[in-house]
Amino acid sequence: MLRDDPEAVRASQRARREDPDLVDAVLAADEARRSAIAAFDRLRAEQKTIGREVAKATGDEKAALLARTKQLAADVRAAETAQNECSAAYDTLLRRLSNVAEPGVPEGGEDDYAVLEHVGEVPEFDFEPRDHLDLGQLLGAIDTERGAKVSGARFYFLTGVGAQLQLAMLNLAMAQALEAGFTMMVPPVLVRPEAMEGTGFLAQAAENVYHLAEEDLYLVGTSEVPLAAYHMDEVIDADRLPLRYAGWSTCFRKEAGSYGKDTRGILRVHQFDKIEMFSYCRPEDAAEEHARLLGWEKEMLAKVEIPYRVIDVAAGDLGSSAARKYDCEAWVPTQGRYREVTSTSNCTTFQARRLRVRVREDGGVRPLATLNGTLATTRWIVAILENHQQADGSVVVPQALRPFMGGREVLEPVRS
RNA sequence: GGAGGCGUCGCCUAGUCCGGUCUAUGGCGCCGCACUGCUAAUGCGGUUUGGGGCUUCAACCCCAUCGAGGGUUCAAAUCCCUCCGCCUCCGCCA
Repeated sequence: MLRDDPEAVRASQRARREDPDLVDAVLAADEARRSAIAAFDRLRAEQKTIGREVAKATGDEKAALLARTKQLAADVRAAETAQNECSAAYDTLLRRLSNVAEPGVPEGGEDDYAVLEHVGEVPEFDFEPRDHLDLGQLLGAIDTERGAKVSGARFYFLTGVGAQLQLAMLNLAMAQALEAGFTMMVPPVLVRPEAMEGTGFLAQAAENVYHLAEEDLYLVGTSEVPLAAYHMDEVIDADRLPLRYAGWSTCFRKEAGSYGKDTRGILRVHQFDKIEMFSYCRPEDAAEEHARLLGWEKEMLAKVEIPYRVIDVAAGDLGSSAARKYDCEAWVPTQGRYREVTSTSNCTTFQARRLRVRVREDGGVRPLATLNGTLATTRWIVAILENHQQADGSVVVPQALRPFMGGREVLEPVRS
């Protein structure tokens, strides 16, 4: 891609508001790397040839060959060092390049998204709606004060029906995923640097990643990380694709740089739970798979009866690994605006190249595409509580969730 | 946490003690071809991955790759060091 069409990569860099000159630096490093490799290969071939003669020779002949090969060995060593240095330099530069944005992605930054559609009716209240935290406290569902006491700001307890509601929602999501043919996964949430790096989270997103220095392990901010690294270093037969996994995990985010933003309630927290869909497929099928992931997200949002809109995220807000990203944003009545509740990214071959996940087809081996999408998270509780509230502070449980809550239809306020 | 054993190109496996025709053995599986009413059997050939070269493509050639990374050496699957993983036993503990 880079060597075939550097101009496309430059254009993508510009659309992302990243440095287009990085492309030329990478190409130059690639050139240097290749000539260093060629030099090493030549010397090594010569050394091997002489080595075989040495093995057969005896006496004076052997001594002569050994004398001759001493210098060669030093040359080989120098060439190897040069080759390693050039390859490392190339690799470092290459890894600074973000994924190439898909054609059609809106240019610009965070506010330059395109709204694709609105779904559902925004509720009209004939009373003053309470925000999710007020509701959560009335219902005995959310306790942020004790969360702060025990763990600090942006931590919380889900209590009683709150915990029940979350489990119901996650189970509903898992049931849907299972029906759609996903394999259920409960992955590790502590991962090695390679998994974090390979999925692209040590680039711009690095400041939001918790790191355990003593063990050199990272806490994942999404099960996308372990699910992507699951097939690291593997070659997968094409007839096994697409591989679809639904991961259930707790997610950890430092939320650095968001001080003072969304401090109330559980909208933006350090720890939450999430069902994440993850697909491995052929690169040419990725755009279609992306549409399917979005479809499953919409299906799930319909089940919890939340009004939302879908946006096509602009290039500058994609993150390093996505070529395209669609977010579903739920209506939050007390904020009078839409807030992200799902996000689905087509990472094309970006993660697969770094993690060495490949597909074998027609005798050839090539990188495959990886995609991810949110199916439900703790944050959904915000939208569910606020959109389904009633004047007395009770909350109607969406039909689809009731079977997962012992048939319960309404969450009633409790005395504290 | 302690002690010991192990890691070979899909799977199994030879080779490691004692460095050099290892340019990695053999079997299974798989692919192709031949033979054959069909299938089976048999025979022949192929079958890791990454990089580079040459090419319209294919073919072909070269380099690396024996868990990973270093070191010793003219030369490392083989010797030394570090790390990773798996297994067995002991200890400790939700």
